[in-house]
Amino acid sequence: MKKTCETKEKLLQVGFDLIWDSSYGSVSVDDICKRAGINKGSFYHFFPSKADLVVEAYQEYWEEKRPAMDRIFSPHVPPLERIQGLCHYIYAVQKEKAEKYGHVCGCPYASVGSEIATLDEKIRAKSEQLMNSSSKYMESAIADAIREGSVSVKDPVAAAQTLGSLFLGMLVEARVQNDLKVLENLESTVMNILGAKPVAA
Amino acid sequence: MKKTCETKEKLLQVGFDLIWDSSYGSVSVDDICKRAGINKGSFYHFFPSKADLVVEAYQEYWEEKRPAMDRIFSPHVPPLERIQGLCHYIYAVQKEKAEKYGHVCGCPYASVGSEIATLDEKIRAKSEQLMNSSSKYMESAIADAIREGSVSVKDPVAAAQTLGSLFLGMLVEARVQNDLKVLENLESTVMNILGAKPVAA
DNA sequence: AAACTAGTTGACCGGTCAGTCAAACCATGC
DNA sequence: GCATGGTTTGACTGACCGGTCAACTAGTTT
Repeated sequence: MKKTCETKEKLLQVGFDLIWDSSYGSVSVDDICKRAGINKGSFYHFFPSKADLVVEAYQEYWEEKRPAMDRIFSPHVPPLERIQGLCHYIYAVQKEKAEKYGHVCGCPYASVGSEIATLDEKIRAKSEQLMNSSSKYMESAIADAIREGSVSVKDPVAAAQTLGSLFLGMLVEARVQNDLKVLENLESTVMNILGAKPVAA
Repeated sequence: MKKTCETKEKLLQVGFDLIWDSSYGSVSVDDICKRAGINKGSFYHFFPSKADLVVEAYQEYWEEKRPAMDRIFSPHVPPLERIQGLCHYIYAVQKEKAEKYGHVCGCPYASVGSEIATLDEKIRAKSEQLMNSSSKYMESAIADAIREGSVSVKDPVAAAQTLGSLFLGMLVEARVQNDLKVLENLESTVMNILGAKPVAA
Protein backbone atom coordinates (compact mmCIF):
# COMPACT_ATOMS: atom_id res chain seq x y z
CA MET A 1 0.00 0.00 0.00
CA LYS A 2 1.28 3.43 -0.88
CA LYS A 3 1.87 5.98 1.80
CA THR A 4 -1.01 8.37 2.36
CA CYS A 5 0.74 11.37 1.04
CA GLU A 6 1.83 9.84 -2.24
CA THR A 7 -1.67 9.49 -3.66
CA LYS A 8 -2.89 12.79 -2.29
CA GLU A 9 0.24 14.61 -3.42
CA LYS A 10 -0.08 13.19 -6.90
CA LEU A 11 -3.70 14.34 -7.13
CA LEU A 12 -2.78 17.83 -5.90
CA GLN A 13 0.05 18.21 -8.38
CA VAL A 14 -1.74 16.75 -11.37
CA GLY A 15 -4.92 18.68 -10.61
CA PHE A 16 -3.06 21.94 -10.22
CA ASP A 17 -1.12 21.46 -13.45
CA LEU A 18 -4.10 20.43 -15.56
CA ILE A 19 -6.27 23.28 -14.31
CA TRP A 20 -3.53 25.87 -14.64
CA ASP A 21 -2.94 24.76 -18.19
CA SER A 22 -6.57 24.78 -19.29
CA SER A 23 -9.28 25.86 -16.84
CA TYR A 24 -11.28 24.80 -13.83
CA GLY A 25 -14.44 24.08 -15.78
CA SER A 26 -12.82 22.10 -18.55
CA VAL A 27 -10.87 19.69 -16.35
CA SER A 28 -13.00 16.93 -14.89
CA VAL A 29 -12.31 14.88 -11.81
CA ASP A 30 -12.03 11.92 -14.16
CA ASP A 31 -9.33 13.71 -16.14
CA ILE A 32 -7.32 14.35 -13.01
CA CYS A 33 -7.70 10.78 -11.81
CA LYS A 34 -6.85 9.28 -15.15
CA ARG A 35 -3.71 11.37 -15.53
CA ALA A 36 -2.69 10.63 -11.96
CA GLY A 37 -3.32 6.92 -12.45
CA ILE A 38 -5.60 6.92 -9.43
CA ASN A 39 -9.13 5.74 -9.04
CA LYS A 40 -11.98 8.16 -8.63
CA GLY A 41 -13.05 6.79 -5.29
CA SER A 42 -9.65 7.70 -3.90
CA PHE A 43 -10.11 11.25 -5.06
CA TYR A 44 -13.21 11.60 -2.94
CA HIS A 45 -11.52 9.86 -0.07
CA PHE A 46 -9.08 12.74 0.17
CA PHE A 47 -11.15 15.68 -1.06
CA PRO A 48 -14.80 16.47 -0.37
CA SER A 49 -15.11 18.09 -3.78
CA LYS A 50 -13.21 19.26 -6.82
CA ALA A 51 -13.25 22.80 -5.43
CA ASP A 52 -11.55 21.65 -2.24
CA LEU A 53 -8.74 20.06 -4.22
CA VAL A 54 -8.14 23.36 -5.96
CA VAL A 55 -8.02 25.33 -2.73
CA GLU A 56 -5.56 22.88 -1.22
CA ALA A 57 -3.46 22.71 -4.36
CA TYR A 58 -3.21 26.49 -4.49
CA GLN A 59 -2.10 26.69 -0.89
CA GLU A 60 0.50 24.02 -1.51
CA TYR A 61 1.83 25.67 -4.64
CA TRP A 62 2.26 28.93 -2.78
CA GLU A 63 4.11 27.24 0.05
CA GLU A 64 6.31 25.52 -2.49
CA LYS A 65 7.26 28.88 -4.00
CA ARG A 66 7.79 30.72 -0.74
CA PRO A 67 11.44 29.75 -0.25
CA ALA A 68 12.24 31.15 -3.67
CA MET A 69 10.45 34.39 -2.83
CA ASP A 70 12.27 34.65 0.48
CA ARG A 71 15.57 34.21 -1.30
CA ILE A 72 14.73 36.77 -3.98
CA PHE A 73 13.57 39.32 -1.44
CA SER A 74 16.31 38.73 1.10
CA PRO A 75 17.21 42.02 2.84
CA HIS A 76 20.82 41.24 1.97
CA VAL A 77 19.99 42.00 -1.65
CA PRO A 78 19.79 45.67 -2.71
CA PRO A 79 16.09 46.61 -3.01
CA LEU A 80 15.99 47.25 -6.75
CA GLU A 81 17.79 44.00 -7.40
CA ARG A 82 15.10 42.20 -5.45
CA ILE A 83 12.47 43.56 -7.77
CA GLN A 84 14.63 42.77 -10.74
CA GLY A 85 14.99 39.27 -9.36
CA LEU A 86 11.24 38.87 -9.16
CA CYS A 87 10.85 39.93 -12.79
CA HIS A 88 13.41 37.36 -13.86
CA TYR A 89 11.80 34.72 -11.71
CA ILE A 90 8.34 35.33 -13.16
CA TYR A 91 9.73 35.13 -16.65
CA ALA A 92 11.63 31.95 -15.90
CA VAL A 93 8.60 30.22 -14.40
CA GLN A 94 6.41 31.21 -17.34
CA LYS A 95 9.02 30.11 -19.82
CA GLU A 96 9.42 26.73 -18.20
CA LYS A 97 5.67 26.17 -18.08
CA ALA A 98 5.24 27.33 -21.66
CA GLU A 99 7.89 24.92 -22.89
CA LYS A 100 6.42 22.05 -20.93
CA TYR A 101 2.82 22.56 -22.06
CA GLY A 102 3.06 24.49 -25.28
CA HIS A 103 1.06 27.40 -23.89
CA VAL A 104 1.86 30.49 -21.90
CA CYS A 105 -0.14 29.77 -18.78
CA GLY A 106 -0.14 33.07 -16.88
CA CYS A 107 -0.97 33.37 -13.21
CA PRO A 108 -2.84 30.31 -11.92
CA TYR A 109 -4.61 32.18 -9.15
CA ALA A 110 -5.79 34.88 -11.51
CA SER A 111 -6.97 32.58 -14.28
CA VAL A 112 -9.06 30.31 -12.12
CA GLY A 113 -9.92 33.09 -9.69
CA SER A 114 -11.36 35.17 -12.48
CA GLU A 115 -13.09 32.19 -14.05
CA ILE A 116 -14.78 31.11 -10.88
CA ALA A 117 -15.03 34.34 -8.87
CA THR A 118 -18.79 34.62 -9.06
CA LEU A 119 -19.48 30.91 -8.70
CA ASP A 120 -17.48 29.44 -5.83
CA GLU A 121 -16.75 31.52 -2.79
CA LYS A 122 -14.07 29.25 -1.34
CA ILE A 123 -11.95 29.36 -4.48
CA ARG A 124 -12.59 33.08 -4.94
CA ALA A 125 -11.40 33.86 -1.42
CA LYS A 126 -8.30 31.71 -1.78
CA SER A 127 -7.42 33.32 -5.10
CA GLU A 128 -7.80 36.74 -3.60
CA GLN A 129 -5.59 35.82 -0.68
CA LEU A 130 -2.82 34.33 -2.81
CA MET A 131 -2.93 37.07 -5.42
CA ASN A 132 -2.13 39.52 -2.63
CA SER A 133 0.38 37.31 -0.92
CA SER A 134 3.40 38.75 -2.66
CA SER A 135 2.57 42.39 -2.05
CA LYS A 136 4.32 42.44 1.35
CA TYR A 137 7.59 41.50 -0.33
CA MET A 138 7.14 44.26 -2.84
CA GLU A 139 6.17 46.87 -0.26
CA SER A 140 9.23 46.33 1.84
CA ALA A 141 11.53 46.33 -1.18
CA ILE A 142 10.08 49.61 -2.39
CA ALA A 143 10.23 51.12 1.09
CA ASP A 144 13.91 50.19 1.28
CA ALA A 145 14.49 51.65 -2.18
CA ILE A 146 12.85 54.90 -1.12
CA ARG A 147 15.02 55.02 1.98
CA GLU A 148 18.21 54.61 -0.05
CA GLY A 149 16.95 57.17 -2.58
CA SER A 150 17.10 54.92 -5.62
CA VAL A 151 13.50 55.50 -6.75
CA SER A 152 11.32 58.55 -7.17
CA VAL A 153 7.98 57.14 -5.99
CA LYS A 154 6.86 58.23 -2.56
CA ASP A 155 4.28 55.76 -1.30
CA PRO A 156 5.50 52.16 -1.05
CA VAL A 157 2.03 50.69 -0.45
CA ALA A 158 0.49 52.42 -3.45
CA ALA A 159 3.46 51.62 -5.66
CA ALA A 160 3.37 47.96 -4.65
CA GLN A 161 -0.31 47.82 -5.47
CA THR A 162 0.27 49.38 -8.86
CA LEU A 163 3.03 46.93 -9.67
CA GLY A 164 0.90 44.03 -8.51
CA SER A 165 -1.89 45.04 -10.88
CA LEU A 166 0.62 45.53 -13.67
CA PHE A 167 2.13 42.06 -13.21
CA LEU A 168 -1.31 40.55 -13.17
CA GLY A 169 -2.37 42.36 -16.30
CA MET A 170 0.77 41.41 -18.18
CA LEU A 171 0.39 37.77 -17.18
CA VAL A 172 -3.19 37.73 -18.41
CA GLU A 173 -2.11 39.32 -21.66
CA ALA A 174 0.69 36.83 -22.07
CA ARG A 175 -1.73 33.96 -21.57
CA VAL A 176 -4.35 35.29 -23.96
CA GLN A 177 -1.78 36.18 -26.59
CA ASN A 178 0.09 32.98 -25.88
CA ASP A 179 3.30 34.91 -26.22
CA LEU A 180 6.19 35.29 -23.81
CA LYS A 181 7.28 38.49 -25.52
CA VAL A 182 4.71 40.38 -23.50
CA LEU A 183 6.76 39.59 -20.41
CA GLU A 184 10.11 40.65 -21.84
CA ASN A 185 9.46 44.28 -20.98
CA LEU A 186 8.50 43.46 -17.42
CA GLU A 187 11.65 44.75 -15.81
CA SER A 188 12.04 47.95 -17.79
CA THR A 189 8.36 48.81 -17.35
CA VAL A 190 8.59 48.31 -13.61
CA MET A 191 11.74 50.38 -13.29
CA ASN A 192 10.14 53.14 -15.30
CA ILE A 193 7.11 53.24 -13.02
CA LEU A 194 9.28 53.33 -9.93
CA GLY A 195 11.33 56.14 -11.41
CA ALA A 196 14.46 54.12 -10.79
CA LYS A 197 17.97 54.97 -11.78
CA PRO A 198 19.29 52.16 -13.99
CA VAL A 199 20.85 49.30 -12.05
CA ALA A 200 23.69 47.23 -13.43
CA ALA A 201 22.31 43.88 -14.62
CA MET B 1 -43.09 35.35 -36.90
CA LYS B 2 -40.42 37.49 -35.30
CA LYS B 3 -37.90 39.24 -37.43
CA THR B 4 -34.67 37.32 -37.90
CA CYS B 5 -32.62 39.70 -35.92
CA GLU B 6 -34.82 39.67 -32.85
CA THR B 7 -34.13 36.06 -31.97
CA LYS B 8 -30.48 36.21 -32.87
CA GLU B 9 -29.99 39.52 -31.08
CA LYS B 10 -31.63 38.19 -27.97
CA LEU B 11 -29.36 35.16 -27.95
CA LEU B 12 -26.28 37.33 -28.44
CA GLN B 13 -27.18 39.68 -25.63
CA VAL B 14 -28.32 37.05 -23.16
CA GLY B 15 -25.33 34.84 -23.94
CA PHE B 16 -22.88 37.68 -23.52
CA ASP B 17 -24.39 38.78 -20.23
CA LEU B 18 -24.59 35.33 -18.69
CA ILE B 19 -21.04 34.43 -19.68
CA TRP B 20 -19.62 37.75 -18.56
CA ASP B 21 -21.28 37.34 -15.21
CA SER B 22 -20.15 33.77 -14.60
CA SER B 23 -17.91 32.01 -17.12
CA TYR B 24 -17.84 30.30 -20.47
CA GLY B 25 -17.67 26.81 -19.06
CA SER B 26 -20.41 27.23 -16.50
CA VAL B 27 -23.04 28.65 -18.85
CA SER B 28 -24.72 26.04 -20.99
CA VAL B 29 -26.51 26.53 -24.28
CA ASP B 30 -29.65 25.45 -22.44
CA ASP B 31 -29.14 28.21 -19.88
CA ILE B 32 -28.85 30.82 -22.61
CA CYS B 33 -31.91 29.53 -24.45
CA LYS B 34 -34.00 29.29 -21.31
CA ARG B 35 -33.14 32.82 -20.24
CA ALA B 36 -33.77 34.13 -23.73
CA GLY B 37 -37.07 32.29 -23.98
CA ILE B 38 -35.92 30.66 -27.20
CA ASN B 39 -35.75 27.05 -28.19
CA LYS B 40 -32.50 25.22 -28.49
CA GLY B 41 -33.02 24.35 -32.13
CA SER B 42 -33.14 28.04 -32.95
CA PHE B 43 -29.80 28.55 -31.25
CA TYR B 44 -28.17 26.09 -33.61
CA HIS B 45 -30.01 27.57 -36.55
CA PHE B 46 -28.11 30.83 -36.01
CA PHE B 47 -24.83 29.63 -34.52
CA PRO B 48 -22.78 26.59 -35.49
CA SER B 49 -21.57 26.27 -31.90
CA LYS B 50 -21.49 27.92 -28.51
CA ALA B 51 -18.01 29.24 -29.28
CA ASP B 52 -19.29 30.99 -32.39
CA LEU B 53 -21.96 32.77 -30.40
CA VAL B 54 -19.30 34.09 -28.05
CA VAL B 55 -17.11 35.37 -30.86
CA GLU B 56 -20.05 37.16 -32.47
CA ALA B 57 -21.31 38.52 -29.17
CA TYR B 58 -17.88 39.95 -28.38
CA GLN B 59 -17.64 41.66 -31.72
CA GLU B 60 -21.09 43.12 -31.28
CA TYR B 61 -20.40 44.33 -27.77
CA TRP B 62 -17.29 46.10 -28.95
CA GLU B 63 -19.16 47.77 -31.80
CA GLU B 64 -21.83 48.84 -29.34
CA LYS B 65 -19.20 50.52 -27.18
CA ARG B 66 -17.30 52.20 -29.99
CA PRO B 67 -19.37 55.37 -30.18
CA ALA B 68 -18.78 55.98 -26.49
CA MET B 69 -15.06 55.49 -26.99
CA ASP B 70 -15.03 57.86 -29.96
CA ARG B 71 -16.79 60.46 -27.86
CA ILE B 72 -14.44 60.05 -24.91
CA PHE B 73 -11.36 60.23 -27.12
CA SER B 74 -12.53 63.04 -29.36
CA PRO B 75 -9.57 65.24 -30.40
CA HIS B 76 -11.65 68.19 -29.24
CA VAL B 77 -11.10 67.03 -25.66
CA PRO B 78 -7.74 67.84 -24.04
CA PRO B 79 -5.64 64.66 -24.00
CA LEU B 80 -5.45 64.13 -20.26
CA GLU B 81 -9.18 64.64 -19.97
CA ARG B 82 -9.68 61.87 -22.50
CA ILE B 83 -7.79 59.45 -20.32
CA GLN B 84 -9.63 60.73 -17.29
CA GLY B 85 -12.85 60.17 -19.20
CA LEU B 86 -11.91 56.57 -19.91
CA CYS B 87 -11.21 55.95 -16.24
CA HIS B 88 -14.62 57.32 -15.32
CA TYR B 89 -16.27 55.33 -18.07
CA ILE B 90 -14.69 52.05 -16.98
CA TYR B 91 -15.76 52.70 -13.42
CA ALA B 92 -19.30 53.58 -14.47
CA VAL B 93 -19.70 50.45 -16.60
CA GLN B 94 -18.36 48.25 -13.83
CA LYS B 95 -20.59 49.89 -11.26
CA GLU B 96 -23.67 49.45 -13.37
CA LYS B 97 -22.89 45.81 -14.05
CA ALA B 98 -22.11 45.16 -10.40
CA GLU B 99 -25.41 46.65 -9.28
CA LYS B 100 -27.33 44.70 -11.87
CA TYR B 101 -25.76 41.31 -11.14
CA GLY B 102 -24.44 41.59 -7.62
CA HIS B 103 -20.89 40.92 -8.74
CA VAL B 104 -18.03 42.99 -10.04
CA CYS B 105 -17.63 41.45 -13.47
CA GLY B 106 -14.33 42.83 -14.77
CA CYS B 107 -13.33 42.77 -18.40
CA PRO B 108 -15.37 40.26 -20.42
CA TYR B 109 -12.68 39.69 -23.01
CA ALA B 110 -10.05 39.06 -20.37
CA SER B 111 -12.13 36.75 -18.20
CA VAL B 112 -13.26 34.44 -20.95
CA GLY B 113 -10.08 34.94 -22.95
CA SER B 114 -8.00 33.79 -20.06
CA GLU B 115 -10.36 30.94 -19.22
CA ILE B 116 -10.40 29.55 -22.70
CA ALA B 117 -7.08 30.71 -24.16
CA THR B 118 -5.55 27.26 -24.37
CA LEU B 119 -8.72 25.48 -25.46
CA ASP B 120 -10.43 27.36 -28.27
CA GLU B 121 -8.37 29.23 -30.80
CA LYS B 122 -11.23 31.27 -32.27
CA ILE B 123 -12.22 32.73 -28.92
CA ARG B 124 -8.59 33.22 -27.93
CA ALA B 125 -7.85 35.20 -31.08
CA LYS B 126 -10.96 37.34 -30.74
CA SER B 127 -10.17 38.11 -27.12
CA GLU B 128 -6.66 39.11 -28.05
CA GLN B 129 -7.93 41.37 -30.79
CA LEU B 130 -10.51 43.11 -28.63
CA MET B 131 -8.24 43.45 -25.62
CA ASN B 132 -5.90 45.46 -27.83
CA SER B 133 -8.62 47.38 -29.57
CA SER B 134 -8.53 50.37 -27.24
CA SER B 135 -4.78 50.86 -27.33
CA LYS B 136 -4.93 53.08 -30.42
CA TYR B 137 -7.13 55.54 -28.53
CA MET B 138 -4.70 55.58 -25.67
CA GLU B 139 -1.65 55.96 -27.85
CA SER B 140 -2.92 59.02 -29.63
CA ALA B 141 -4.08 60.63 -26.41
CA ILE B 142 -0.69 60.12 -24.83
CA ALA B 143 1.09 61.34 -27.94
CA ASP B 144 -1.03 64.52 -27.84
CA ALA B 145 -0.29 64.92 -24.15
CA ILE B 146 3.42 64.61 -24.80
CA ARG B 147 3.16 67.24 -27.54
CA GLU B 148 1.44 69.70 -25.26
CA GLY B 149 3.94 68.91 -22.50
CA SER B 150 1.43 67.82 -19.89
CA VAL B 151 3.08 64.47 -19.12
CA SER B 152 6.61 63.33 -18.44
CA VAL B 153 6.59 59.97 -20.26
CA LYS B 154 8.43 59.87 -23.58
CA ASP B 155 7.16 56.88 -25.53
CA PRO B 156 3.42 56.89 -26.25
CA VAL B 157 3.32 53.29 -27.51
CA ALA B 158 5.11 51.90 -24.48
CA ALA B 159 3.06 54.02 -22.10
CA ALA B 160 -0.20 52.94 -23.71
CA GLN B 161 0.84 49.33 -23.38
CA THR B 162 1.69 49.78 -19.74
CA LEU B 163 -1.64 51.43 -19.02
CA GLY B 164 -3.47 48.71 -20.92
CA SER B 165 -1.86 46.04 -18.78
CA LEU B 166 -2.60 48.05 -15.67
CA PHE B 167 -6.29 48.43 -16.52
CA LEU B 168 -6.52 44.75 -17.23
CA GLY B 169 -4.84 43.81 -13.99
CA MET B 170 -7.03 46.10 -11.94
CA LEU B 171 -10.17 44.75 -13.59
CA VAL B 172 -9.13 41.19 -12.84
CA GLU B 173 -8.40 42.15 -9.25
CA ALA B 174 -11.74 43.90 -8.93
CA ARG B 175 -13.53 40.80 -10.19
CA VAL B 176 -11.68 38.38 -7.95
CA GLN B 177 -12.04 40.61 -4.91
CA ASN B 178 -15.58 41.45 -5.92
CA ASP B 179 -14.91 45.01 -4.87
CA LEU B 180 -15.27 48.23 -6.83
CA LYS B 181 -12.86 49.99 -4.46
CA VAL B 182 -9.99 48.52 -6.44
CA LEU B 183 -11.05 50.73 -9.33
CA GLU B 184 -11.40 53.93 -7.36
CA ASN B 185 -7.68 54.64 -7.65
CA LEU B 186 -7.69 54.09 -11.39
CA GLU B 187 -7.39 57.73 -12.36
CA SER B 188 -4.79 58.77 -9.81
CA THR B 189 -2.67 55.69 -10.54
CA VAL B 190 -2.76 56.39 -14.26
CA MET B 191 -1.88 60.04 -13.83
CA ASN B 192 1.01 59.09 -11.59
CA ILE B 193 2.41 56.71 -14.16
CA LEU B 194 2.13 59.29 -16.91
CA GLY B 195 3.84 61.84 -14.73
CA ALA B 196 0.95 64.22 -15.33
CA LYS B 197 0.41 67.59 -13.82
CA PRO B 198 -2.98 67.56 -12.07
CA VAL B 199 -5.89 68.48 -14.32
CA ALA B 200 -8.97 70.25 -13.01
CA ALA B 201 -11.79 67.72 -12.65
C1' DA C 1 -6.71 -13.92 15.79
C1' DA C 2 -10.02 -10.53 16.09
C1' DA C 3 -11.00 -5.77 15.74
C1' DC C 4 -9.74 -1.42 13.99
C1' DT C 5 -8.08 2.00 10.78
C1' DA C 6 -6.78 4.07 6.52
C1' DG C 7 -6.60 3.53 1.76
C1' DT C 8 -8.44 1.56 -2.60
C1' DT C 9 -11.55 -0.09 -6.10
C1' DG C 10 -14.77 0.42 -10.01
C1' DA C 11 -19.44 0.05 -10.86
C1' DC C 12 -23.10 3.06 -10.41
C1' DC C 13 -26.39 7.31 -9.90
C1' DG C 14 -29.26 11.08 -11.66
C1' DG C 15 -28.48 14.95 -14.07
C1' DT C 16 -26.52 17.81 -17.64
C1' DC C 17 -23.75 18.64 -21.65
C1' DA C 18 -23.25 20.23 -26.77
C1' DG C 19 -25.24 19.25 -30.64
C1' DT C 20 -28.96 16.86 -34.10
C1' DC C 21 -33.04 16.32 -36.67
C1' DA C 22 -37.43 15.80 -38.98
C1' DA C 23 -41.44 17.95 -38.85
C1' DA C 24 -44.17 22.10 -38.40
C1' DC C 25 -44.80 26.99 -39.08
C1' DC C 26 -45.60 31.16 -41.62
C1' DA C 27 -44.72 35.37 -44.56
C1' DT C 28 -44.16 36.08 -49.06
C1' DG C 29 -44.39 35.76 -54.27
C1' DC C 30 -46.75 33.77 -57.99
C1' DG D 1 -54.30 28.20 -53.70
C1' DC D 2 -49.91 26.69 -53.77
C1' DA D 3 -44.92 26.50 -53.75
C1' DT D 4 -40.86 28.48 -51.51
C1' DG D 5 -37.44 29.15 -47.98
C1' DG D 6 -36.13 31.16 -43.76
C1' DT D 7 -37.49 30.19 -39.00
C1' DT D 8 -39.15 27.52 -35.02
C1' DT D 9 -40.06 23.55 -32.34
C1' DG D 10 -38.92 20.04 -28.77
C1' DA D 11 -37.90 15.46 -28.46
C1' DC D 12 -33.75 12.96 -28.93
C1' DT D 13 -28.69 11.18 -28.77
C1' DG D 14 -24.71 9.53 -26.57
C1' DA D 15 -21.07 11.18 -23.99
C1' DC D 16 -19.76 13.05 -19.81
C1' DC D 17 -20.43 15.42 -15.36
C1' DG D 18 -19.60 15.49 -10.00
C1' DG D 19 -20.31 12.63 -6.57
C1' DT D 20 -21.72 7.98 -3.97
C1' DC D 21 -21.25 3.50 -2.33
C1' DA D 22 -20.49 -1.12 -0.55
C1' DA D 23 -17.10 -4.21 -0.85
C1' DC D 24 -12.26 -5.07 -0.52
C1' DT D 25 -7.11 -4.84 0.96
C1' DA D 26 -3.61 -4.50 4.09
C1' DG D 27 -0.98 -2.82 7.80
C1' DT D 28 -1.62 -1.91 13.25
C1' DT D 29 -3.45 -2.56 17.80
C1' DT D 30 -5.26 -5.28 21.39
